[in-house]
Amino acid sequence: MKADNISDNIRSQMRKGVLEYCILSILSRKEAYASTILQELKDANMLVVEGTIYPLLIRQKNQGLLSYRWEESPQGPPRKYYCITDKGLEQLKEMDASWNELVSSIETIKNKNAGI
Amino acid sequence: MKADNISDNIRSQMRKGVLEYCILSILSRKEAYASTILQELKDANMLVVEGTIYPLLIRQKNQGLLSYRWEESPQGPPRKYYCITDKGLEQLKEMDASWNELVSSIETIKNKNAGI
DNA sequence: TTTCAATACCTTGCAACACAAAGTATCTAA
DNA sequence: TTAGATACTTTGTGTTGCAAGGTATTGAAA
Repeated sequence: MKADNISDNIRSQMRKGVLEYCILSILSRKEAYASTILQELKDANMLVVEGTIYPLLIRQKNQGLLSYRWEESPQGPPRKYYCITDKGLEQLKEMDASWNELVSSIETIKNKNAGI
Repeated sequence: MKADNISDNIRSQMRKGVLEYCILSILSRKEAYASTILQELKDANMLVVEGTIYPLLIRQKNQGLLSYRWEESPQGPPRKYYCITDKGLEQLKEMDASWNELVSSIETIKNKNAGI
C-alpha cells in the first residue's frame, strides 16, 4: 500500500511538465475532446485523471496553443473538441527539442555510471 | 528574450521529479558534495542552481535515501559529502523503472502520430 | 590585525504543476 | 419525474524548481 503510493508519486512527479507535451502531441494529429485524450494517454500507459486534464486544456487554450468548438454528443451533454493552433505547433516543436535534450541528459548521467 | 524564457520554463517543468533521479544516479557511483553534483549535471547539459540542489539533498537525506559526512576542504569551509544508502539504491531502482516507462509512453504517443 | 575574496552551505518567498474531491449541467430511458 | 451516464468545472492541497539573499569558514592581501 505504502510502497505503491511511493511508486505512484515518483511517476506522478516525473509526469510534471510532460503532460502538456503529450496533449499537444496528440492534438497535432487530430482534434479531440477530453475523454478521447484521456483514453489515448491510458493506452500509452500514462494514467491521468479528469481533474488534471481539464485545467490543463483550459490553460493551453488561454495561452493560445489550442482552440475549441462545441459539438453535439449522441448521448449526454455537448463535447468540447480541442484542436491545436499554429502557436501550439510551434510550442510542440520546442517541447520536442526539450524532451530530446532531457532524454539525452539522463543518458549521459546513466552512461557515466556504466563506467565510460 | 521572451522566447528563451518560455523554452527555459518548458525545460524547467520537464525536469521536475527527474532531478531526484539524477542525483541518486550520480551518487550511486561515488560520494560527492554539492559542487561536484552541480558540475556533473552541468556536464550532462542539465543546468541547475544551488538554490535547487541544497534543499533537494536535505530532503533526500531526511527520507533516508542519502547520508553524509563532513570533510575538510583544501580551501574554504568544510564540505558535506553525500553518499547513497541502501534505501536510496532501492528507490533508484524504482526510479529507473519509472523513467523507462515514461520514455516508453512518450514513444507510444509520438509513434501514433507518425501514423502507426 | 584587519579586510577581502573565494568557497560552501542554508533559507525564504514564489509560481507552476498534478491530483483528489466535490460540484454543475445536459441528455436519455425507465 | 427520477435515475443514471456523460461531460465539463472548480477548489484546496502538497510537491517541485528557482531566484534572491543570507550565513559561515578559510587563506591571503593590505
